[in-house]
Amino acid sequence: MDIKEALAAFDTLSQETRLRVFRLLVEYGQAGAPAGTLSESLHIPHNTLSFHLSHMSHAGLVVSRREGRSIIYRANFEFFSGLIRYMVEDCCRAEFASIRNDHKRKCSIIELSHCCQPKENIS
Amino acid sequence: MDIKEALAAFDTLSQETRLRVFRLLVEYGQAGAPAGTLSESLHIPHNTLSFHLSHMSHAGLVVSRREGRSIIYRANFEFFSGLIRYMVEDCCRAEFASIRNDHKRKCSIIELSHCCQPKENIS
DNA sequence: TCCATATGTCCAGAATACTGGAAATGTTAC
DNA sequence: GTAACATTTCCAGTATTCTGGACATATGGA
Repeated sequence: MDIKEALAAFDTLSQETRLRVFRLLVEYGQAGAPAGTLSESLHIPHNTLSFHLSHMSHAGLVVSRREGRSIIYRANFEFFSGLIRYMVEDCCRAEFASIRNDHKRKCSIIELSHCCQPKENIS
Repeated sequence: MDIKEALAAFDTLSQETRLRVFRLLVEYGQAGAPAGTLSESLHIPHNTLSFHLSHMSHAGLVVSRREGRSIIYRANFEFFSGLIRYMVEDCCRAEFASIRNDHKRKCSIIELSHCCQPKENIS
């Protein structure tokens, strides 16, 4: 992920309709959902939605495939986690966020400090 | 962090000048840097910079304090890590990103899967 | 007080983004 | 082939954002 990709990704996520679409797609997971379903669920005219899906797709946050008459969109989690990695590696400081790779478990571990007030909710 | 705050944060980060300012401020760490230094370093006219700093400040990504004639800006790491938490908790799926709090070390641990591989292999 | 410095605010022109009606494309069923 | 369906593309009107010149405000020093 370079700065251009990150800018495009943030641009995609900075628009309410697109963020809502993305969060809805997250719920559909790897299976994804057809454009029409998203359009109905979020009450967005199909052409307006198409414009935003195109934007999201171009930025890399969603991917699509045709399935019969429908076009199925799904969130690109790999890209999204790449964005999170970029934020930690290129936009933060080691005191506040660090990242390391756990090769055995094939994942990245990010440690975010509770810089000022500890968060109370999750155990 | 709610969706409105996240949208404003993404909006701030989606503009090249602002992202460059933010990344520069990250280098200055907790000490921060005066507006003039940022203006010179990045070759941005002071009024244009002021517009963007105001935008960033309003979104919560930077904070400022006056020091003599200068106004010192610094990156708000707490807010930024809050944004990362929001992305993991509200915009991702447990298979790809999970978060837990380590109370003893006062930090959040995020685990990002390397999802290029099939997703089933996470235990 | 008066001046230099540092930064912010006002403003208007230019560029860019968003929206949705209408038409076009692609797909399946009959 | 024709019709119904799913989605995209085209387009133009509207809204929003970005930019930097000109001016305003705030601070510290002589």
